[in-house]
Amino acid sequence: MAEACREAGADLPEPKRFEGFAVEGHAIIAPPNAIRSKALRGLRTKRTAMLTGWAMQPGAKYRYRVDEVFPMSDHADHTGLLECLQRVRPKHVLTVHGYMHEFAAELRSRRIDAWCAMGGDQLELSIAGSQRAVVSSHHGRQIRPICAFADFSDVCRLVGETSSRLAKIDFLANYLKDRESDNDLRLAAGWLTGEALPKSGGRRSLHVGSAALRRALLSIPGAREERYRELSLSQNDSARTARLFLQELTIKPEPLHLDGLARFFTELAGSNGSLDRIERLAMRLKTLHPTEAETLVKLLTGDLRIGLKEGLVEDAITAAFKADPAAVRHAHMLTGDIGETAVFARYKTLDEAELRPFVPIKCMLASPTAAASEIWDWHADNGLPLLWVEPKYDGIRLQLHKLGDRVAVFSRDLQPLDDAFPDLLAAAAAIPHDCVLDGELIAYASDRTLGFAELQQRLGRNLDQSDLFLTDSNQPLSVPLRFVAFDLLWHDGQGLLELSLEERRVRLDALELSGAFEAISVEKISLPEELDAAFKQSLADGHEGLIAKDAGSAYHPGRRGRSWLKLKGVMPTLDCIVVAAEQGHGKRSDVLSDYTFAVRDEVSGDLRIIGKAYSGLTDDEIEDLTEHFRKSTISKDKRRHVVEPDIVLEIAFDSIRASERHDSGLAMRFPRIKAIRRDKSLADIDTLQYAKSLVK
DNA sequence: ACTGGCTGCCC
DNA sequence: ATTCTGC
DNA sequence: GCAGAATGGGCAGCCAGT
Repeated sequence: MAEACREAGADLPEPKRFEGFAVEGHAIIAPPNAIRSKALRGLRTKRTAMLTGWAMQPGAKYRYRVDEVFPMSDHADHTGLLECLQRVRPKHVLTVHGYMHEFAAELRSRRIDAWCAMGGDQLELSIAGSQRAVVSSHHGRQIRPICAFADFSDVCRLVGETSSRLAKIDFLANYLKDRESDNDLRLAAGWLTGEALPKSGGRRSLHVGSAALRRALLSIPGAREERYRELSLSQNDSARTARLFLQELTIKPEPLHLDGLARFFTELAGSNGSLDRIERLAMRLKTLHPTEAETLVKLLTGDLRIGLKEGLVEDAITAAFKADPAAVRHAHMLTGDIGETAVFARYKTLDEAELRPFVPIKCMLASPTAAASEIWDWHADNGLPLLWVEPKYDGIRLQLHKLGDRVAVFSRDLQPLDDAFPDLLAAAAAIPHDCVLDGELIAYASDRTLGFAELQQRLGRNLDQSDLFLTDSNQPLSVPLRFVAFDLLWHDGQGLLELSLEERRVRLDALELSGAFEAISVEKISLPEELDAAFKQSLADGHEGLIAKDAGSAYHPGRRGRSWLKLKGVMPTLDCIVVAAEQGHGKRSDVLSDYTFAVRDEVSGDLRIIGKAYSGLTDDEIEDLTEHFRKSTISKDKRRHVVEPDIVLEIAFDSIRASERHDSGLAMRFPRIKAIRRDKSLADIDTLQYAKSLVK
């Protein structure tokens, strides 16, 4: 760039390459993402500046976290764009940002084949008599058909390429606003949240994972397994792998519209057997342009991974139809369906969304805290007078809906769990009021609480349950389950979300739950000592810890706010040695981000694997370790590098138990990396015997 | 009839 | 579940 | 403060392959 400036006549000194050390009086020019690179982070004394068109906006230097910003744009202005087009004379132009439709229309009036990349101007096709039938792909081997799914795919790409939430919302709002039919709007909005099937549609999953995808791709004529392995290994991302793999095959992409894709998903969900699914998948993949195939695979695996989830889609709907953000959130909460919400917003009928029986609402979640003092300080600092404390059970979060003699239960992620707990449903029919309860389901026998493991055996069960827990078939619920309600969200026709917890609790108590149902015990705290004591007592009672709630707060569905705080008991940490490292997935596919670690068996002297973890390290630390492990790799098998045992990690976990998973015979619950212990070596790690002593 | 890989979903 | 990251 | 991405252990069900 410096050379270009000098050629253009700017009086710049001779540039030198940056060799990793700074010379006083010099400026280092680097791309924006280099500012956090190891080389630049290492410079002790420096001032940083950002050159960007966004510098015109107030607050830009805080946004970029630099000492100063200077406005300098690499975008051309209107005249510059026209001049560029005159010189390049492109066959086709796609506009992607700013006044996309207007500029494209202006270009068409100048006889240039220009269209907004996000669609929305197809209406003019006949008017302009355009030849926008085809646009060639980068590789030229496949022709990319223009179709509604290609438009969708392009929006996903644009959204994925920016990390700016506002830009994402802008792209999405433009796209959603221009969907012509309500059905397309409904489908597109739903898929943007990463769900292939609509939430309200009953069947929720497609049973397609990496294996089914691999087999589908390999069944396409011309597919070479060796090439697939290569790509899969280097990408470690099934969607990218699919795109790159298909790019090299001779396939004939056909246009696909949104309803066609919806039909495909429905058929896939209804297919029987994995072979059938693989065949249907292969049929679809070989009639898609690789770009669209990548998007399809992302949808199939249930995650677009473009920095977009329900929250942002709500914001985009708000922007697209100039709606009230709170109204959109509220309607979405009640319908449980983002597509329906979008259609409501388009017709300005958001207020028509009603609380429907047996439509679950998202759970309110608690934020983690590190110590009782953090909870106390938060409440004191915010002047919150009512601190309530409840035990934190190790069970399954359950939302129970009862209306007349019909009962349904939903999991934390709103999955219907009726089939797993028929005895609970039967017993709930006797609750004398219509209600929606939020609570925890625990396994309970002879006055002692069983562990989560026992409870989990009933999850996913859909057949005979008689072998489980049921000791007396005449009274099926006499022993096994207990539902501990901690909130009442709806009562005899009235929604209670906006009431304070204190008011909701009064009504919960008025239900007078009995039998297998009980209201959770609450302790009202007014001194820090009481909080400490409650925490100790909760652990002594065998619970996970406690939940502290602001009794004045409303129920905020789906939010992990600070109205509810959780505090869990801590286990001692284990110092473990890393014996293997693996490539990550998605945006971590070029680093070794996943570590297998071991402890020492005192008896044999061998290292025994006890777990794996990634969570807990910063990106910078992962980068440093990646560098280290690439050098210390002893052998490599697929994604797994066996490495020299020379990095000690301090591992935290919630509990430890016997397991067949690793050769130590132990496994951890929620393992995470507390610290890299550079001060320790192989000789200092903890022993298998010590780890066993922590099993409870 | 059994097994192991795969998938989804609890924590 | 957990943790870190960018807005 | 929030939403998003990427990650762990463990269970049941399903089904293709043996």
